[in-house]
Order: sequence, then C-alpha cells, then structure tokens
Amino acid sequence: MDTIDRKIATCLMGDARLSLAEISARVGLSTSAVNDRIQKLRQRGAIRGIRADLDPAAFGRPVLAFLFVALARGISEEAFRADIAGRPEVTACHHVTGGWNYLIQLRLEGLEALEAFLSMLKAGGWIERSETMLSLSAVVEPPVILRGL
Amino acid sequence: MDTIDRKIATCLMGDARLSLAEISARVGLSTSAVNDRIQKLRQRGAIRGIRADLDPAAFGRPVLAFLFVALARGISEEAFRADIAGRPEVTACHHVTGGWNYLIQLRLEGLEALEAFLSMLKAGGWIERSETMLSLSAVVEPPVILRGL
DNA sequence: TATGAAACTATACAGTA
DNA sequence: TACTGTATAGTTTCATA
Repeated sequence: MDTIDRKIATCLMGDARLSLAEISARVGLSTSAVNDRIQKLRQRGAIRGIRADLDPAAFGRPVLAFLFVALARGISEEAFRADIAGRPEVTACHHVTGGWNYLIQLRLEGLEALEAFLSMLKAGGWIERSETMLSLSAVVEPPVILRGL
Repeated sequence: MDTIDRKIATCLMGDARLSLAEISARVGLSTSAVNDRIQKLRQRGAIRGIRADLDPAAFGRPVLAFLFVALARGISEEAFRADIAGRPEVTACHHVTGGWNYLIQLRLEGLEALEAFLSMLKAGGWIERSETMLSLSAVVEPPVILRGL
C-alpha cells in the first residue's frame, strides 16, 4: 500500500471504468503493472468491489431519512440486527456510542414509507424511543446503492 | 425505467464488472439491448457512475464518526458548505431537519483527527454546539469512498 | 431489439532488472 | 519481487436488418 496504490484507488473511486491504459498514463506505470496492483488490492480486500452509484430519485426513492433508535429492554441485539439488515429501505445501519444505540439511514419512496417503517419498529417492540431527521439536501454525498429494486 | 432496468441496476450495484453477456443471461435480453439500456441509464443520470468501494481501514481510516452541528448565528451557510465540502475527511454531509443543522460523516485516521476536526470547527467560529457519535460496528454499510488519499 | 463484424480492453506470459 | 512489452482471449461498440 504505497503512493501508487493510493493513486490507483483514487482513479477507481472517481470512475472505475477508466481503462488500464488511462490509469497507466496517470500513475506512470505499464498497464500490466497497474493490472497487477489492482488485482492485489482486490485480493487483500482493500478494494471491496466495483459498483454502480445510483440516483435514488430516478429509482423512486427520493426521501433520505436518518433514524436514531434506543432499543427496548430485553431485546436481542442479534435479532434486531438481522431484522434491520433484511429490510430493503435500510441503506446504512451503525451501532453507535452515546445516548442512542443505532443510527439507521433509510431511502424511501415518500413520507408514508417512513411512517410505515416507524410503525413497524414500534409494533415489533424493538425500540424504546427514536428520533428522525430528514435530509433536506446533500452537501457531500457518498455513492448510493439501493436495495429491493 | 421498467423492471428490466431495475434488474440491470441491481446487477451493477452488486458487481459493475459483470460482462454484458452475464447480465444478458440474467435479464433475458441480448447483450446489445443491455448495453443500450445501461448507456441510457447513464445518460439520464439514473446511474451516476461506476466506482470502487474501498475498505477504509486498509487505507488508514479506521474511525467512522457522525457529527451533528448547530451553526453559529450569522454564519453564511454557503461558506460553511464550501469549507466542509473541501475537507477530505468528510465523506457525507447533509442539511437536516430538527434541532441540528447538519449531519456530517467523517472517515478518520484516529481519534486525534476527530479532535482536530472539532477544534477546527470551533476555532473557525462555525458552530454553536455539536454532538459526536462514533460507529462501533456496521450492520449495513453502503459503498465507501475516501477523499484525500 | 437482435446479429455479427470491428475496435478496443484486459489478461497471461515470457523476459528483465 | 516488481516491472515491461507482447500475444492472446475476451469484451464492448457499432452498423445493419
């Protein structure tokens, strides 16, 4: 993992469809050397994959919500995680420090879907309390993947 | 934007290096029809790009922090956004509803870098108050891009 | 939307430092 | 061990129907 690997990774984050010839020109190595390095980065797991970055609105998911939840007492975190991980509207979920247990990111069709999600959490007895924040606009946005298309 | 487009997008989110032949087989269309659809999805902006998904730890950024900030009075939001957007540790930043103004996601080398970021925000007079949450583990994680490698 | 030819790209390999 | 250049295999692209 040296400067050249970082340059290659930077190229591929910007556009993973760049040809080896173009990347070679940018980093100053032959195409085969660049190819070797990319393969090694993938083998080591430094590059996890090459994925499409979608526009959520184009796929009918214009609403981005952040949800903080405090789990109900006696809930199995294992079961909660499995449930959450299986829901297609969940695009991120992190176990976090502080007054809340989990931070969940949702990509939704509309506010009705948000209400439905919150109802599901309450009805399932998973949570003690929650707080919801809606994204009004993005200043910096990472690649978007959507589940359940 | 029909079922086939959604299937194609799903394939490309999973692995954008799948050949047209493989995608064709999965969606039941010829390779050129699939190619046409992919190009149109890109032209329309439904597919924003094809990017590498990185392991942040492999690139020396093991710490994931979420930061909520309330801006100081009289601050130009325009200037704040420009400043934030230019900082490489910021991997997401959203203008949000509720008691906080912005939710910022940071990928950091360590806790020292978190402290430095908070100090910068305070010293710059940007914020009135803030709250930080650290991610302990990810249940669901979207693709990761890193800036400033 | 499908077919097939042409252009391009990635990959494997042999050789070199 | 890391790199280069070349030959091959594979993929995308494009013209045509």
